[in-house]
Amino acid sequence: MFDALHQLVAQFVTFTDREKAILENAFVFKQVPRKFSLVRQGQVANELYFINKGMLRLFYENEGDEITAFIFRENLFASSYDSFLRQAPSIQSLEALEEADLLVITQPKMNELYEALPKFNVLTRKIAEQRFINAQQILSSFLLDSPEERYAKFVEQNGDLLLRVPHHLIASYLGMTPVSMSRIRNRLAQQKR
Amino acid sequence: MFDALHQLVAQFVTFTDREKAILENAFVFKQVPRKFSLVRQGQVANELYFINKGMLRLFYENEGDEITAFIFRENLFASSYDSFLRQAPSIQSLEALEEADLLVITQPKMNELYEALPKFNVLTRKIAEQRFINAQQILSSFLLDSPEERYAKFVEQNGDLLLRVPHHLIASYLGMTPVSMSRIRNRLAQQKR
DNA sequence: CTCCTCCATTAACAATTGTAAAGAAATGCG
DNA sequence: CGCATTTCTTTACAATTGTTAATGGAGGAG
Repeated sequence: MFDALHQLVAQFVTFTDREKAILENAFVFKQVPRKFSLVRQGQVANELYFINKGMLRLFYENEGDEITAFIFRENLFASSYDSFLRQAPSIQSLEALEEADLLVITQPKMNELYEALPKFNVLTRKIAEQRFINAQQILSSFLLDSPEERYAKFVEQNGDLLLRVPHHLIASYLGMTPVSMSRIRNRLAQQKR
Repeated sequence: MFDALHQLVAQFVTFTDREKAILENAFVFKQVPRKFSLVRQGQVANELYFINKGMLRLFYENEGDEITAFIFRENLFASSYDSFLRQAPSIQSLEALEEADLLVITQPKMNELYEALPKFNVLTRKIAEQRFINAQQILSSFLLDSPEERYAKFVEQNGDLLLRVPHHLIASYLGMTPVSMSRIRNRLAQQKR
């Protein structure tokens, strides 16, 4: 149950067996069904999730329609991260795209870990840095690439999601409408012929 | 010379006078003229800068033209952050927009600080988290706002930059051409009348 | 102070995207 | 299993943006 978590952690810090046990004890297992809401816009996120199975979708609710901020897959930490970090009301919602197996840790438990395991600071720093690098890569794609290039890159890196996730969720993630994305798909398919 | 730095640091961690001295010793003062290049695309960034005076511009070089990634102002840590973190060749360049007074710290000195001051991990974690929150706010503006709204928000938050920085640098930062930004400015000015 | 480069705006046209609507296909749920 | 909802594509039109080019003005270098 904790294998994937330990594997991810090991990329950044080395824990002894006793430290690993402390880490495991801070988490609670939780299985949630499709469409289950983990964080609602306006609430403060006080849980962080490690995804063992399934996918979560982070999204903005804007005048009735929903705009995807990020899609979290297996072996990632997910949350409305800025709300969790600042303990301020979330501007995003978090929901299960599929039935998901999660390891849940609360904010108080995190603070206990900072006390018990000094190295935990290093771990969360590395995770924050990775999230930053990731956010910046997406941002650079908005500055440097055309919508067509942005879609093409997405397919390269996350092509499998096209089969697992409704297209209009991906379209809003790429900053375009489903109609426009469909046109782009059409254009690219014709180029291949 | 270190007042502003200590003030920023104090927001996140409390250092004793001796710890402050260790921190100060890790930095070197450097004054650079306008247009001075601190990091060039392709190089590995091994310095981090705290800006005492002046402004720095982080930008992509894309097929001849330059696209602004960020504009750093006084009292901020600046760098090609992802290159500095990963110690990989930078995909961005960093340059002085105005004559600037900088406090410079190198990657090796940072590692010394991690050893000498355990709390330094907390500090850099907080900084990484802030940068992430910041990057995400900008990203959300690309997903949620029209170019016009994005410009309006920029004026609200950084209006003074319109007087200090050439407009075409701001336009590329907002993901539009100078021509389009000029049209938006025209439209908004007429609405006010 | 003067020259020259850089900069902001405007205009006209092409290309792309958004919007609204409709139909076909696929999927979820009782 | 079958109905209802969701999803994807296509079409036509309006709106916005990008591109190219020209103008007038501002600001820096010598």
